[in-house]
Amino acid sequence: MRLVVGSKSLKTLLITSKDEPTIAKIHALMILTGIFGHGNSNAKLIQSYARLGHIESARQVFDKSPQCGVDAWNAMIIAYSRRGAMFEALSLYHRMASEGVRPDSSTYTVVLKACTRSLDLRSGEETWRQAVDQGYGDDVFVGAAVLNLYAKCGKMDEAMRVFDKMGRRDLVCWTTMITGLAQNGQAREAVDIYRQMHKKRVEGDGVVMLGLIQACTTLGHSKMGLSIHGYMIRKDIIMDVIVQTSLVDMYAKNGHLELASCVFRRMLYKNVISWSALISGFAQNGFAVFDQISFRDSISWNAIIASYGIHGSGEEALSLFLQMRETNVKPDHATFASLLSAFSHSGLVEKGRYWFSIMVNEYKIQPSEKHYACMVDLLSRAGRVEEAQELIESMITEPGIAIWVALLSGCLNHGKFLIGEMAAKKVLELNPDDPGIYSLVSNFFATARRWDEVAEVRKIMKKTGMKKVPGYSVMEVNGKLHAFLMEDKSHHQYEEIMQVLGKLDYEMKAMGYVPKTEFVLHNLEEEVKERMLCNHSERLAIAFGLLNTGPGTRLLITKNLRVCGDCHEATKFISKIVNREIVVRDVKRFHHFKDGVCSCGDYW
DNA sequence: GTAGGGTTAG
Repeated sequence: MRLVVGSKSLKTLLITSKDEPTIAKIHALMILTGIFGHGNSNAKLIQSYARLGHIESARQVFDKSPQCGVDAWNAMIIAYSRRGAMFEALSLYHRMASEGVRPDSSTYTVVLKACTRSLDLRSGEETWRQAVDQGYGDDVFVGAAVLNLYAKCGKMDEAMRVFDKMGRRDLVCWTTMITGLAQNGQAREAVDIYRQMHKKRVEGDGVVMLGLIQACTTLGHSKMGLSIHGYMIRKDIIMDVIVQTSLVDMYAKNGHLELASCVFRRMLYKNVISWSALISGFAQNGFAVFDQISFRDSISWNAIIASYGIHGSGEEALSLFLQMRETNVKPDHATFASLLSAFSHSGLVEKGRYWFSIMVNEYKIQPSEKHYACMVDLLSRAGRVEEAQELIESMITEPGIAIWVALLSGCLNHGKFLIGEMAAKKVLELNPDDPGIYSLVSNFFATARRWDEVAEVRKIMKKTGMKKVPGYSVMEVNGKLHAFLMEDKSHHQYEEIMQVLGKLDYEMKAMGYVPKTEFVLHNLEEEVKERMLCNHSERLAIAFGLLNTGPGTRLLITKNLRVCGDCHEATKFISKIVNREIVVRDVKRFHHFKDGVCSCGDYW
């Protein structure tokens, strides 16, 4: 029997083959028929093996090929890069030059991507220079890859420099910039870039919207969030699981828990991998993809559980968790992190302990640093710092800074100075790079009236050049954001705001409010301390909100730090005096003040 | 026909 087989038919077979034995047979056929080694047949083989994760077989093909074209090199580099084997990927790239193979646009793109994954800025920049030398400086793929390299390494200035000089930009380039800015704390700039993109009539898709949604989430700009959602519906932009999850997150963090829940309930595939993954899965594997998607993704559930958690609804979070189990979605480590933190924000200590043990014993999930931090937070927030300390001692791994910080803040709130001092020392030993943490340590020592230590902490901060992050609050009125700094006199309504605050202060004191001045610098006059507290940014924002919204309107304030103990107390009084619901989103959670009480039940 | 942009928790 004569075997008639062409290289084209074999390659087609390769693309559709779904298992290793089939590929191996085609591989053998290629050798027998002499096709192997011609054209890019070896590249196709490498891709096929790599697609199924048989990277060693792929490498064998690569090594045994008489000669490799640039496609084969690229395929091999991609294979390593996807596997996370950055060293191999890079060393292959370096070998290309010595073997006389000229990298093409895909090579640079892929190598840049590998550098991005390993956050290897130096190799990335070197690769970018070489790409420019070889005339690929204007290639949009290479360009997008280098933008992302800078973005992921937190170098948005550099990214912007490259972006500004780009001759041609496609949607991915714009998206990379927008997402990069949004994730590097430059949400306003992200929105600006999007506006430019919109002006140039570049049509957006779900991924760019996701970046924008994240920007709205950090800005606390709920009106813009709503309009983006509306825009996506009008433009019929596909909202996959990832985008919908970010909407859930955005609505919850912008104070619209009902809308978050609404988006969540309407999600078609809460528990299925994203549409794009699904579609590319179909393209590669046909219907076999259905075997792989069986209820393995839980991000949207995690997001909604976390949403109820930050709003202090621990019971609802638990009931969602139970629904999630009924739906056969497997909870993962993030699910439990959300659940435990929900318990922590609601003061549900026993439930926290119970589900922590279920997580370990039933679900066999090794508690991570984060889980321990949640538990320590839960216990010490409730004043049970001794139990928290016991839990820390039971850890196999060395407790990290988050855990000591949680313990310390519990000690601060409950006046447990002995354990607190130990925690504070541990925190300082670990050299935190977050000025907020130094403020916490300093506050702790100030409350314990240990002024020498307070001075010591200040000295460390000064030495490391760390500055206290100034607190600010943002309030949205008529779709516009208004930001207030502490003692902010720049606002055009400053005088009126101070009048409102003065009046409130008088009424509050008549109702029994006593300012908690102990956190403020100790060497100041009592009266000065009081005034400083009264000028905290959240108070200015509240007064501004009262001045500019109709009676009974809910006020929503976003703060960049934790609410201070005194403002928390004061806001309770204010909510009663003015008969308004005041919602404060701080860096960790939400506080709903109404009728003189806070939804957090003072577990904050 | 190949490469570049995305996910919740803390």
